[in-house]
Amino acid sequence: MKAKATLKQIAKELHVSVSTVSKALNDSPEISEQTKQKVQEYAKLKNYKPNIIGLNLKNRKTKTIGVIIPNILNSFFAKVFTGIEKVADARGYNVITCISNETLEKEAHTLEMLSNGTIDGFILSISEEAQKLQEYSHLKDVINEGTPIVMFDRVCDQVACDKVIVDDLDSAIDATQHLVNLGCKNIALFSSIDNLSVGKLRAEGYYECLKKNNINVQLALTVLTDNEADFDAQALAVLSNQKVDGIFALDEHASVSAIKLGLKLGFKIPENLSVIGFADGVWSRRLSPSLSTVSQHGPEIGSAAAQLLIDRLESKEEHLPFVTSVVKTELRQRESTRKL
Amino acid sequence: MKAKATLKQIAKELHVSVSTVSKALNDSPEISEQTKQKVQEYAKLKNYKPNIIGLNLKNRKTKTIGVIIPNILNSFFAKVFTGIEKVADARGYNVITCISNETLEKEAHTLEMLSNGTIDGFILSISEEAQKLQEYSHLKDVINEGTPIVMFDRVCDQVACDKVIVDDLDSAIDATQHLVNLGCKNIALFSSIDNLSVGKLRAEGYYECLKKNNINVQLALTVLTDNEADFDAQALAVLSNQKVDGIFALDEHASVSAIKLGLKLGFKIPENLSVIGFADGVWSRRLSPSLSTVSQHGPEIGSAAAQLLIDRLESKEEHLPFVTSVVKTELRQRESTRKL
DNA sequence: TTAGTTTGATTTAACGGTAACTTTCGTTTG
DNA sequence: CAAACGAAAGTTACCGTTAAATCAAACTAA
Repeated sequence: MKAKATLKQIAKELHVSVSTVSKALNDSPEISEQTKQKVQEYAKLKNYKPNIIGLNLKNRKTKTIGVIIPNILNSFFAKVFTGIEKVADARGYNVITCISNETLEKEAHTLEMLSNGTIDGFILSISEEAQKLQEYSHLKDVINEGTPIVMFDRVCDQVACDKVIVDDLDSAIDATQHLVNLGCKNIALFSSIDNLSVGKLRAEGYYECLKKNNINVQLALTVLTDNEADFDAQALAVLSNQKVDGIFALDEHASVSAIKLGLKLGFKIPENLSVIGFADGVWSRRLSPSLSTVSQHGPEIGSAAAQLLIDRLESKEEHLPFVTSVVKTELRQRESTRKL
Repeated sequence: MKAKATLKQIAKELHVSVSTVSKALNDSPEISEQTKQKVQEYAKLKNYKPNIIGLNLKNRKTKTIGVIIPNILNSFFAKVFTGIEKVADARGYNVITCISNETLEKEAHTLEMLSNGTIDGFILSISEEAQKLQEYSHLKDVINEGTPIVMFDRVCDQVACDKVIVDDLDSAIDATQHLVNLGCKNIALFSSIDNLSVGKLRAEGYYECLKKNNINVQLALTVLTDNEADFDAQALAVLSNQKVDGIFALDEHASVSAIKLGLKLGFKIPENLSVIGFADGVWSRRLSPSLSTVSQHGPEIGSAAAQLLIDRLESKEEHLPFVTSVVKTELRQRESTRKL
C-alpha cells in the first residue's frame, strides 16, 4: 500500500510549486505545454487522483445527496431509490442512504448528522411516526439552515419544499371505477396503511368514486387499519361474511392478503372476485393469479425527485419557487381482474 | 436562510481567537469555565455544528462506507443492506450506496469515483458481469491503494480481502437431503443464476447430495440458465414431460416459477410436488402455497460485513489477517413441502 | 535604451477545523 | 524582589486543493 499521491508530493518530486501542478493538471493556459505534459505524465504514473475532501472544503459542496427512506424492504421505496441513484449517478452525484425504519427519532437524527456539510440536499419520504405525530420541525430546521429537501410519496403541506407525488386520489378513483365498470356491486376497501397520508387519500378516492356512481359505502366492507396483524384478522372477517365481488387494496400487504384470503375462502379470482391493489410490479406478476395493480412508477418518482433537487442545487437562482410534481399512475390489468 | 455558523465567525463576534472557540467547544481544560460557558452558549444560539468536511480533511478519514450492490430490487440484497446500514449507523458511520446494475463498468466506475477520500472502505457483492469475465483488477487496485474491501455473497478467491458468505454448498446439500428424506425420487434442479459463483456452488451441493444417496443425476430434470426468459421455457418443458416430485430452486425467480408453473400444470403442492428454494422470507410467506426456503439471513450477512470492515478501519494493526466469515443458513419449512 | 507587455511560474490566502507551540500576565516562592 | 510557575488565551501550521495576486525573465515596441 503506497501512500496516496498528493499535489504537494508531486510538486516536491518535480521541483515545481504546488499550484503549478494543480494548474497543469487542470490544463490551465497559464502553464507551458512542456510543463503540463511533464506533470500530467508524472501524475498518471503516480496514479494521482485529486482528494475530494480537499475539493469539497474549497467548494463548500460535496456533490452528495442524502436519501432517507422509511424501509428499503418495501419494494416501492427500493424502486424509487433506483430512480434516484440513476439520475444522481448520471449527474455526477453520490447518494448517502439512510433508513428511518419509520421512526421519527432515526429520521431526525439522520437529518441532524448529515446537515453539517456532508451532503448538499435531501430526498426523503416521511416516516410513519413523524406523519402520525405531525412532527415536522426537524424538516423545517434543516431547510432553514439552507439545505434543500425534496419529499416524495409521503409529503406534508406544512413544509415548504419541492415534492414528488403520485395522484393518489385520482388513481384510487380510477381503480375503483374500473371495478365498478366490471360490474362489481360490493367492492371492499382494504388498507393496512390508514395512518399514512397516502392511505387516507386513496381511501377518499374510493369513497368519492362510489358516491359518483350512487353506490352506498358499506362499513362492513371496509378494513382500515394501520398494521398488518389487525388487517389480516379484519379482512378475514369481511371476506367470510360478505358477498364481496371486488376488492380495492391500498397497499402491498393488503393486496397480497386479499388474494391469499380470497383463494383460501374459496373465491374464484377473477371469476367472482376481482382484486386491484397498489403494489409493485415485479411481485404482482409473480403471484398466482397475478395481481392487477395501480402501478406507481417508482423509478420515475425517484428520478423526478433527484432532478428537482439537483436542479435546485445547481441553480444560481436563490429563490426558485417550490414545485410539486405529480407522476401519473397506470392501471395494469393482470389476472386478478376480469377483462372488460 | 442564514449562513452557517463557523468557528471564525463566532470568534470574531465574541472577540476571541478561533482556537479559543474550538477548545471551548471541545471542553478543553485550557479554557476558563467562564469563557467556555460564554462560547458554548453563543454557539448553541447560533446553532453551530462543526463542518464535517473540515474535520475529514484534517483526520484523513470520513467515517463513510461505500456499498456497491448489484441490484437493490433483489430483496436479498435489500436485506443485506439493512444489516449494513444498521451496524454502520450504530458505530457512527454513513453509508454511500451505489447500484452496479450487474455491470462491470458501473462497478469499476463507482470504485474509482469513491476511492479518492470520499469513503474509508467498501462493502460489495461482485456484479454478474465481473464474475462472468473474471475481471477483478479494479478490486485489487483499490485494495492496493489502501482502501479495504469486504465482499459478501458473491466473492472470488483471487482477491485478498475480508469476506462474508453463506455456506452455499452445505445449504444446498441439506435442502436436497430434506427433499430426499420426504421421499422424493425425481428431484429437479432449477437455476436461473448459473453464471454466478453461488449458483454453481449450490448446484454442486445438489449433485453431491444425490450421489451420497445413490441417486442418478437426470439431465432431463436439470434447468441451468443464466437468465429468466430461458429459464421459464426450459422449466416448463421439464415440468410438462416428467414425473417430477420435488424441485430444488437455486434462486428467487426459479423458486417462484417452480410454484407457478407447477400449479399451472396441475401439480398438487405439496401433496405430489415439494418445492424448496433459495429466497427471501417476506415474499415466500406471501406466495400460495407459501414457499419453503433456504433462508440466507441477509441482515446478518450485512451486519457481519459492516463489523468486519469497521473493525479493520479502526484497528491500529496495519496487517490484520483477512477472514472469511460464514453465516449459517436455515431451512424454513412452509407450505410448499410436506411435513416429514 | 527603456518602458511595457507576455509568458510561465511562484507566493499567498482561503475553505473549516484541530492541536502543538507560543505568549501574556498574575501569583507563588525562594 | 526577581525568578519561576501556571492559567488562559493567542499564533501558527497543517490537512489537499484552487485561485487571485505577484514576480521574474524574456520579448516587443517606441
